[in-house]
Amino acid sequence: MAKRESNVDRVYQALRQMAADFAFMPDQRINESELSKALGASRTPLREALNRLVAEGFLTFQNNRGFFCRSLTPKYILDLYQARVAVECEALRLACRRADDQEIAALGDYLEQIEPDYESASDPAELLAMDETFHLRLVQLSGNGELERLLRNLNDRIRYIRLIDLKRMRDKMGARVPGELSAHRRIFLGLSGRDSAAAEAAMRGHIEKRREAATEAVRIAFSQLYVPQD
Amino acid sequence: MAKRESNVDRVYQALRQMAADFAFMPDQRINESELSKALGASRTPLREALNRLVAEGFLTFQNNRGFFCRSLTPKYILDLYQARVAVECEALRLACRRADDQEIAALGDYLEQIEPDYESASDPAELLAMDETFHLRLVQLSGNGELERLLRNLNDRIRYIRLIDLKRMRDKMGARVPGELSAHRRIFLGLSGRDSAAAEAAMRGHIEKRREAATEAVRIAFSQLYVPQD
DNA sequence: GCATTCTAAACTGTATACAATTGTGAATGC
DNA sequence: GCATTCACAATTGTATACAGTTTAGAATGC
Repeated sequence: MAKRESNVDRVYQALRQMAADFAFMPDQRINESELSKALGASRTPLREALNRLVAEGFLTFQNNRGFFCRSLTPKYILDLYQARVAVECEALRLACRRADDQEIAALGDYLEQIEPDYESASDPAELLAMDETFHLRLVQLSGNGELERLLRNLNDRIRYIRLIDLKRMRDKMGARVPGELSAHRRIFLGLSGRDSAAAEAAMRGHIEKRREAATEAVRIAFSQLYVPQD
Repeated sequence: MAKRESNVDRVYQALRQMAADFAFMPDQRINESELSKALGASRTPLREALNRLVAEGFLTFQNNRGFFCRSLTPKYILDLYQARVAVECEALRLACRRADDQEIAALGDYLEQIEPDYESASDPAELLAMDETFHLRLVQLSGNGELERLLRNLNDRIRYIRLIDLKRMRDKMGARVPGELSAHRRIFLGLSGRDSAAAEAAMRGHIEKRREAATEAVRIAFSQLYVPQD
C-alpha cells in the first residue's frame, strides 16, 4: 500500500502547518489516536513526525504523557524576534562582504517587481509572504545554509503572531502599511552600497519595531484562540 | 515491560552522542535493524529518535532509503562557525544591556575559578568542555532561551572538529594554549564594562580565529575517520 | 462537604509482522 | 567485455497488538 511519496512526509507537513497556525491550542495535549485517525495514518508515522516537530521547537514532549503544543507567551515570541535579529543581521553583514553585484541586483529587481503588489495587496497573508521572501533572500545572499535553516524555522514559529501584528497595523493605519517597504529599501540600499553598518542598523530597527508590538499581538492571539470570532 | 525512564530517550541520547562523534561516517547510510539490535531497542523507538536527529541537523533522511549521517565538509563547518558568531555576538550584546551586575560577577568568579584548571589541563576534551561552558553561560546571560537552544545545537554539531583543532593547537604550541583564556578575559572585560562593541569585537575575533583553522581541522578529521590511528 | 483510595478506561510505549521498495548479483544478450 | 534484465535478498514503511502508565471518576471514610 506504500506510495512513491511517503506518508510520514505528508503527515509531517500537515502537522507543521497545524502547529504553526496554533490549530493545537498552546499547551494543549495532543491525542495520538484521534490525530492519526484525522490524518489517515497510523500512530507509527504520526509519532515520527511529532518527534521531528519537537526537535524543531513546535511541540514539547513529556515521558508517558505524550506530545503538547508549545506555549504561547510574550517572552517566547520576544525571544524569537531577538533570534531573528541575530540571524538576519549577521547574514546581512556577510552578504555585504561576499555577495556579488549580480546577486544583489537580482534582489533589487525582486524588490521593485513586488512593489506594486506590496502597495495594493490587502491580504495580510500575502504581505507577510512577500516580506518573508525578501528576508529569506537576503539571508541566502550570505551563502550560509545554516543561517537560512535557522531563519526558516524562526519564521514558521513566529508567523502566527506576525500575521496578527500585520492585520493590526492595517486596521490602525488604513489599507496601506508604508513603513515596511521603505525599511526594506533602506536595508537594500545599505547592502548594495556594501555599507554593512548602515544595513545592519536598518535591519535591527526594522525587526525591533515589530518586536515592540509583539506583546500586544500575543494578547490578541490569545483572545482569538480562546474566543472564536465567527 | 515499560520502564520509568523511557527507552526512546536513552536511545536518543546515545545516538546523539554517536552522531556528534561521527561514530557514523559522513554520508554513511544507517542500517536500522542492525542499530536497533546494538542499542537493545526495537526499530520503532529507534526511528523516533532518528527523526529527532534529522530535525536537529545531525542526520539526513531520504524517502525509502532511510537515514544517513550528515556530510562533513569545510563549507558545512565554516557555516556552523559563522552561525555561532551570529548567535553569540547578539547574545553578548543583549547581555551587556540586560544582565545584572550580580550575574556578571558570577560569571567572572567562574572564569577565575577554572583558570588554574585551564592552565594545567592536558586533556583537550576537558579544555573544550570548559570553553563551551563559558560561552554557554555568556549566552544564558542574554536571558534568551532560543539563543541558548541554538548555541547548544551548534556546539554539539561542531564539537568533533573543535576537538581536533584544540589537539592540533596543543601539539603545535606546546602544552599550554594561552590564547583562549585571554580572549575570554577580553570578552568578559567588555561585558562587565557594559561595552558591547568591545565585547562583540573580542568575541568575533575569538571565534573567527578558530574558524580560520577549521578547514585544516576538517582535513585531519577525514584522515582520522578513514585511516584509523590505532 | 472534602479529601483519599480504588478501579476502570484512556492513552502512551514498544515489539512485531508484513507490505512495499530498494539494492545486489547472477544470467542473458550484444 | 559491457550493458541489461530479472529474481531474490535486504531494507524501509506502516499497521497492529499488547504491555505499562496515567487519568478520571466512583466509592469510601472522615
